[in-house]
Amino acid sequence: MEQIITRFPPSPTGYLHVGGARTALFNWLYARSKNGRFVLRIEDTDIARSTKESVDAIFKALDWLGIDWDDGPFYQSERLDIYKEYIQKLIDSDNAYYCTCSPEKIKRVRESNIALGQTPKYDGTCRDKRLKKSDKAVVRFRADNFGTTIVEDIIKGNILFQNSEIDDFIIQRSDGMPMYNFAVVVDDITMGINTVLRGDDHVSNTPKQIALYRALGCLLPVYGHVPMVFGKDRTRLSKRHGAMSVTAYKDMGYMPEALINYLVRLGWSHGDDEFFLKDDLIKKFNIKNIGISPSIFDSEKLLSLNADHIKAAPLERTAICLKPFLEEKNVEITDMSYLSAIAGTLNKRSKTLLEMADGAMFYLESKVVYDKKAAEKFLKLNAYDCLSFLIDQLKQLESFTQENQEEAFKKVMDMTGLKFGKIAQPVRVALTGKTVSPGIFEIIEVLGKERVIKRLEEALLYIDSKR
RNA sequence: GGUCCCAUCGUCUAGUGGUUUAGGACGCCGGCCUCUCACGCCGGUAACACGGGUUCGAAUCCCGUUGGGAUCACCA
Repeated sequence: MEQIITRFPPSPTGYLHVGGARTALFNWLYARSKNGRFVLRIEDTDIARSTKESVDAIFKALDWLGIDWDDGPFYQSERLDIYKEYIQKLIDSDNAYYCTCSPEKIKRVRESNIALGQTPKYDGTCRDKRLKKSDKAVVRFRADNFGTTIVEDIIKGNILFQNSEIDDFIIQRSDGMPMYNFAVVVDDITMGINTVLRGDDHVSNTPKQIALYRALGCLLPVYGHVPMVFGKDRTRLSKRHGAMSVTAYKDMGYMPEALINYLVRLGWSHGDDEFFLKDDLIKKFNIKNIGISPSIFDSEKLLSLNADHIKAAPLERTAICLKPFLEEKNVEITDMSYLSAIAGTLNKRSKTLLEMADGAMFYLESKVVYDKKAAEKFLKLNAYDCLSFLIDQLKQLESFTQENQEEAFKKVMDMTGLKFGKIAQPVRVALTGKTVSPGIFEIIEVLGKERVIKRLEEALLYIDSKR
């Protein structure tokens, strides 16, 4: 069996959005699972709309997702000579011809076709004129009018098209740039692509591309069209559906693992399994389990998956992902093992890294800032004795293990006659400034003796100041 | 409008003719756990679009209807 070669060919006219990312992921996964190759190609023949920023954004998104490529990136704009050569082949073999019809005329014909309820088609004015190359001439493919073309799709099954539906489409613009359907075919041929996994919106292009392969005498790739991803209103994904670019999710505090997991499950399944890491996916991914019906992007589920991945990730990993979010808040991180420990207390209660960063602030601040209501409610005179007893007890402790702390608190409970809950809240506020936080014992252990004693003493000072 | 595609809980999906009172997950609603908030655990809610066939038997196969979507550029 020949090596599987897949590709991802984004056009750099905007950011990489989640739908495109899923297509890239499927191709990448398939190549990886089959020990094949994955090619990245930038389709920038539309000079007016392609930008360098978009190219960079796509690289950045792919890099964040951990989708790497074996060949490329190839830029279509740098392959113009190759397209020219293939155009010439097609013209020489009489499979293509020059056409000088004006865009206005073409448009009129198209409109009248639609008005008559027909498929809009080029009327063939120049088809047999044997025109020579000229400045304003485009090159059209001479398409068969009769017969049928079957697209053998490994996901959707066979799809039959009447060739009469296909017109003499343009393969080269008057400015010499190749058109999409043609460039794709030439690239896929010359890059050895044998497996084309792409969005459902490309099925109608496929018969045209097949015709090109035939005219060029080349072997067809295997096609697989993956169902679309829609927004909540069942229309094409766009900005009005909320965040759609991959990097937006990065910025909102999502783990790439979570997006990958979510995206792969949109249209692909493995029994009842829900949680996947990349290595599992490479082992388990297959085309036969890609569904055929479109799906809707559900950010709620992505969120919950993100929470799952935050819980499951090794603490060192979480710390690395978390760091930039803290830096964004002007907190400099020097001690990664401290950050890992912090993450360990927060990973069960954070749905995003952004949330986790918020929750982590109290660990990193040199001075606790009290939430007004929290301080008013819990840092009152009646908490004074209890906090100072606790300081005494904690000072005697060698290490802050769970058991040690429990004993210390028990003594404070005995001395004050208070229940644990009554002690915990003031301590929590003293240590974190808030009424909501990870468990008291966890916090104390992670903060360490020095910080804990200092913060408790500061709380005493605060209470004093309110006398 | 032509062509093509799709149709299981609100959403993602399992299911490939009988093992199904249709399973899991998210969400939602209860409860338990508990030092706060979470996590976790337990329970509940909710679907085979409709109509015809085929078959002893259909969510599963066929046809039609309805609904949704994609596509028809000198965009990709």
